[in-house]
Amino acid sequence: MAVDKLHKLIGRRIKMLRDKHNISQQVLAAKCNFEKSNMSRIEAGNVNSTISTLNKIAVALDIPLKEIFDFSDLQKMRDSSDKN
Amino acid sequence: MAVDKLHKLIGRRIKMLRDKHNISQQVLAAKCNFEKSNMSRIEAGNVNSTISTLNKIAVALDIPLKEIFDFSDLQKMRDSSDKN
DNA sequence: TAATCAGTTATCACAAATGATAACTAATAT
DNA sequence: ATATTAGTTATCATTTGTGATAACTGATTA
Repeated sequence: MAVDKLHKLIGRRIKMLRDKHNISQQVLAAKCNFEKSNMSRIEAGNVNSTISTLNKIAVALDIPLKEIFDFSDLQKMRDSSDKN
Repeated sequence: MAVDKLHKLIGRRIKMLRDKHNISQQVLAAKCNFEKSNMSRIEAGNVNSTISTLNKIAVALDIPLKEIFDFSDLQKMRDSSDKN
């Protein structure tokens, strides 16, 4: 898998988890002690985040870090170039 | 949990997974296309790795990325300052 | 219409991860 | 004794993530 797609998956996963909590990027970012613009680029999959950043989000969402890497619930929005 | 401890946990987890494969840091690093010194500092928990780095390791070990964050098998080598 | 809320995007300075090299220790094998 | 293997550590240049600010769009609300 392309590393870029992985970042998008992580972003979609975070958004899904955030939506479950019914909070805005603004509020989640505040819980993480950073700005909403940073949350936006993470959810957009535009960065190769570090563990500490993702851990802040996991803590703010009160979930284990590994949950962020569970993509099984994500609707598979893939293009035709994907193999499976 | 201190972020530093998290990096140590990840390092111990990677070592455990590498040991299961019976390969050296050298060999695993080569599969990841980087040097053994980099693998050493990751396993030592001296860096706040990015997702792309950990994903290279997961791919090299042929495991899902989330496995790296499953610390349940790790023997709890904690000091007395820890709460639980 | 004006104000507020939610999210995106561009830009910047600073800190830190990455990748590489080299020197080192310790253990094992020839 | 020497060579090899495994892992650690220090250092360096380069790249990139982080955190912040500000300007923007679009939707909703007063």
